[in-house]
Amino acid sequence: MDHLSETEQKIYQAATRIFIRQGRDGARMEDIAKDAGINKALLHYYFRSKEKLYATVFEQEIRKVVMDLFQSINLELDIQTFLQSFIFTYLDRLHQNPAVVQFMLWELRDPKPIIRTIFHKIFSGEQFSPPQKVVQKIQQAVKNQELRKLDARHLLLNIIGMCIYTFIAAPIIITLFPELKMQDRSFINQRKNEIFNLIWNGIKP
Amino acid sequence: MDHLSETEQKIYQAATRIFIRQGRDGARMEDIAKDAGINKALLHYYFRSKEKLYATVFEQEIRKVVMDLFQSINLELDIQTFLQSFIFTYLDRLHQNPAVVQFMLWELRDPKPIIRTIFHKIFSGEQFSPPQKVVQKIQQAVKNQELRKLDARHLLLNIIGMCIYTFIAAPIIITLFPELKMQDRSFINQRKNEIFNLIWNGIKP
DNA sequence: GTCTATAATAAGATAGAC
DNA sequence: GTCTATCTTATTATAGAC
Repeated sequence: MDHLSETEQKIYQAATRIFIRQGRDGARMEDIAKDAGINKALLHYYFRSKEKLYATVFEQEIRKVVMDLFQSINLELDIQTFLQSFIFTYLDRLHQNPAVVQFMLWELRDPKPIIRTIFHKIFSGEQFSPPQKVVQKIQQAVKNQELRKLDARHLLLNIIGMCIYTFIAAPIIITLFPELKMQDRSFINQRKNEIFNLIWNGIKP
Repeated sequence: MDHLSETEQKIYQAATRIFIRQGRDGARMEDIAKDAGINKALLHYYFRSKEKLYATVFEQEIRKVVMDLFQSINLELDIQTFLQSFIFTYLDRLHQNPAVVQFMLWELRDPKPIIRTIFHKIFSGEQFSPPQKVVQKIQQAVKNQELRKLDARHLLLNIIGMCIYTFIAAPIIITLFPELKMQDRSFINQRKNEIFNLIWNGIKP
């Protein structure tokens, strides 16, 4: 988004904050304008309508999360180190911006699968998408008998599930186990180790 | 909700459907009325305001999901059978109504932690809540050396995370792995086995 | 480009007849 | 209890001055 003017950027950033906090329907153009330090008229001047503004933000945020996550993986590592680093990186990234995840998952309900188009855009140009490469790497490790027999796709789902759930269920976790101090850095570190240990014990041959 | 009149029930059910599909802000009283086969005025006659209607639905749905899940667990089983049955039941329940989960998780963002009050209401009357009992059972199994050393609370989070993620990330899964036919009963069965195997291998001593 | 003022619409809520 | 018609308010969107 470097090609945008300063005002456009301010609007864009404000819109991102508000949409993520309030959701597509809960967000108000007024609030976005105020947050950006301008007025409603200017919003429409730059982004025609709420819908257009939303679409821009949505696509961009998904792109950021996905790129950010899958670009920081290193397929050259041995499988154990690879999985550990994948889990640790994932948790760190999510920890930096937990609200985005909830937002993304909620908006995924939309019957129109915009997400599919966006994913295609993001991953086009390469024969295999980053997630597919991860799956292939796991499959290879199974073939080499570095891991027990398992379905690599389900393993990937399981890992992502455990990492993401850490953040989306925060209010429940706090209620059920108040002694787990979620905002703490140490909670994330506990989580990293518990997840990795479970995974590794669960899949080593 | 048996004490409600027929019309109240129709309204309540319609509201549940619409709120779950559209979210708190996205839902329209008009739509709820139409879905219930009545008009807006009658909505307000029975439930004063949108906010009141929403609160009723929200509390009730959370209660249903939570009760339904934790009432079907049997703490007498040996730990392996117990965990298997917990995972299988959880996946089955979620499979029957995946939209509720997304709805619940999204609404949890709300800064006012209504959820805490509701959980307290649901679990009051017993010294330990069902989730706490599950944690205690796992801890006991660790003490008996039926399981390796681990943090029981994190294990519970991990299990729930893997189960729930199956449904909230459906659109992503479909996009990334179209060959996994999610609507299929067989996908759920695969998922049951992959999750249980991962867990059991990951925690046995 | 940016603002103020205002139009246009959409949505929640109520009055009053039946 | 239930409806139609209407009011009120909130929110998106635009016109027009600077």
